Amino acid sequence: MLAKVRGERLLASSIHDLARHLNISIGTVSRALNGRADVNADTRQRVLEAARQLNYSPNQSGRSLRQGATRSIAFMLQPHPGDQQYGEPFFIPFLTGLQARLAEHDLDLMVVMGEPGQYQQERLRRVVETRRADAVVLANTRREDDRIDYLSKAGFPFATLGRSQSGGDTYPSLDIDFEKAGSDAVDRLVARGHRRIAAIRPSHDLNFGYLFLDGYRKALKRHGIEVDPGLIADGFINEAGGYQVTPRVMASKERPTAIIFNNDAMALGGCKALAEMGIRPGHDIAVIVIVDTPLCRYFSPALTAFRPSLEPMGRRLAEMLLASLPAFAGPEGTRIMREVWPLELIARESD
Amino acid sequence: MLAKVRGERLLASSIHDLARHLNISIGTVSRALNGRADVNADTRQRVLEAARQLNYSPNQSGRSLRQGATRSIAFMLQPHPGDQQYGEPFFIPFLTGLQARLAEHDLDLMVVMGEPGQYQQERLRRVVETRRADAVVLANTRREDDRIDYLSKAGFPFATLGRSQSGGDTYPSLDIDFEKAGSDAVDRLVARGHRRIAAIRPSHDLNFGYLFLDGYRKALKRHGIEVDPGLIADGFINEAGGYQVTPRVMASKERPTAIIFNNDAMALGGCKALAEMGIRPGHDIAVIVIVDTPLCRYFSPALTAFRPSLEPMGRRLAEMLLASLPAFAGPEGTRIMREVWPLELIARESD
DNA sequence: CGTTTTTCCGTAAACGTTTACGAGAACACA
DNA sequence: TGTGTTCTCGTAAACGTTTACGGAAAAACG
Repeated sequence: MLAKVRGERLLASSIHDLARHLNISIGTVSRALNGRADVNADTRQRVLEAARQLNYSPNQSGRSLRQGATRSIAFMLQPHPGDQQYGEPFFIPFLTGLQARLAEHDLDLMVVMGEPGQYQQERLRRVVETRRADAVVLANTRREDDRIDYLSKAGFPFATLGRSQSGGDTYPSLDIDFEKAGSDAVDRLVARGHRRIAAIRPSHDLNFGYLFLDGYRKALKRHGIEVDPGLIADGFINEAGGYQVTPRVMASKERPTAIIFNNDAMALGGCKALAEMGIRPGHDIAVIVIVDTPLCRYFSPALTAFRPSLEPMGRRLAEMLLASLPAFAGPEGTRIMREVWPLELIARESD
Repeated sequence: MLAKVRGERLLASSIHDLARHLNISIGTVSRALNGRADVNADTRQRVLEAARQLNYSPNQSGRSLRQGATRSIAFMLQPHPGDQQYGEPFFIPFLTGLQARLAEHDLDLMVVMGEPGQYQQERLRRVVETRRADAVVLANTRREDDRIDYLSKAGFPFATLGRSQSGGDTYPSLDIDFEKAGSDAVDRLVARGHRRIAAIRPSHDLNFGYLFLDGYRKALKRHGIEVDPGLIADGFINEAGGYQVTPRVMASKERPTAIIFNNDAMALGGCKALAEMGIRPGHDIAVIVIVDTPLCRYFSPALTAFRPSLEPMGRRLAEMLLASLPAFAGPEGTRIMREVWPLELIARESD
């Protein structure tokens, strides 16, 4: 249907039009446009000139078919159960960085979200099997992630935001250092005199929850503080989850004087619960949030939090993915399979 | 490079493999898979069965080339000057709805963002001319939008989130009723006894700013209140903009007792400025925000705001776009070119 | 001037589909 | 039995590229 309009010259013309117009074969035109060496400097000029005049750009479907590459990357956003918002404020900056770097290589970004709460194997398979993308970027990585297993077995290139236990070190991944954040948070609180420190993290198989807890535990031990299971709780990764689970740790026989939340939405819910108990963060209890979002800043009291550099992370993961693709790989040795990025402490009023 | 692995049977096979395996021509296989009538029921069964076994799905590039349609829609996000965040909390829910409805039709979503502050004509042209998408959804519509002009002239299908003065009623568009929101906000404030009401909106050519101001003005006139230009101000559409411009309206000879902000980030900046002047929203001044985001809810005091139904809007715009595409059009008469959606008032503490 | 090399270009196949066309077989009908 | 219909399928072209191959012309070389 689109071809019909072709004659109007506003729409792109095909390489045949160009060749006809120049009295030249399409092969030569193609070689000229693609910078091949075996074409006369003169004719190359004429071709480029004509391409500009006729407003020609190569049809991507034709290219994809011939080259076996679509020049597009799929970004898969799999909502955690309970999270209706895809980690809303988290992903836009990351996506911005990712797509910016991809765009520099003329790669397009396809975004695949799932129905909340539903796993995306089907959508993923479709992308892979119909060859809609050349590679996949996985977000919301789980501890055991069947998407990773599938892609590994299929030999389909991919990279992940967040580590997983699946698949080993065979694919590029970029992660936030939740372990260090958990540890740093404990250090900070201990330095301020706290010894009863609670930890609240998302339930389900989210890998970062485990990393966080590792750091938390190790730091406590380092400070000679015994880990009290009553001070550790899991909940749904949303406001309701935090609201529901916070009273549980507060009900511990010896009340905690500080809480570390491993998710911003859970922290907000937790603070609501605290407020209802008449406990004021920043006064009666110290609160630290592990991943900062704009909400933490504007909440009252403003929440002390650890912040990742999301946009640079997006750029970086794009680079790592590209470096792992044969078609883009630079010098062989430069392939980096794993990076763990630190978080920056943003001290505010809640601790 | 991908083809190399084909033999391993984990990767998709081609229609030729299927035909060979069944001792049948590829034409028949294709017709069987596509539900054409002229194929024996038996053979269709065998084909479908084999397709399942061999894990066959059609290569999208091949399809696109043959059919002249890519089955993907591009979503263009053009940041407003001054907005580094692409209206961050605004777009994820919209995108969620959009992509959900598109996915139901097996359409993929390609997201194209621009460098902040840079217009995207180039990126848009590339998508259109290389035929990477079958249609485009435009966001961040401007009052005069050259993207709309371009797409109209090129005869390329598109739809917009937000109205524009460009292009007339020739394309599907879905808009938030900023005019009514501006008017409703004034009504509410007047009913609560206010008569000196300020309006702060983004500068630049953003259409919704004009609509909002129209509603604001009309409502004032309806209540017999003279419009005071000193109470209207434009600023950059970010926190700094609100911070910078709010003192200006507060410096008016007769101080306003209420402010309507046409953007959440500007409202937050404005509240900061107010706080520094010792003026408390909800006590000393009434504040209403025109587009609600999660930030408004958690801010202290919680900001009264008008909220759009972003996810349903995304779904709806997808429907409208599809209905306008020949390949998807239902009955001719059902093409809806323009819809304006109301906002819901979320009364909180700031007014 | 003859031979070899280089430069440049045209030809045609290939990527994986869909689909217009036509033909053989089976069937119906007179 | 002859004719017309209906089912079913194979053939081949087409979508727009890129690229392997070979060959003609030009240049280089002896």
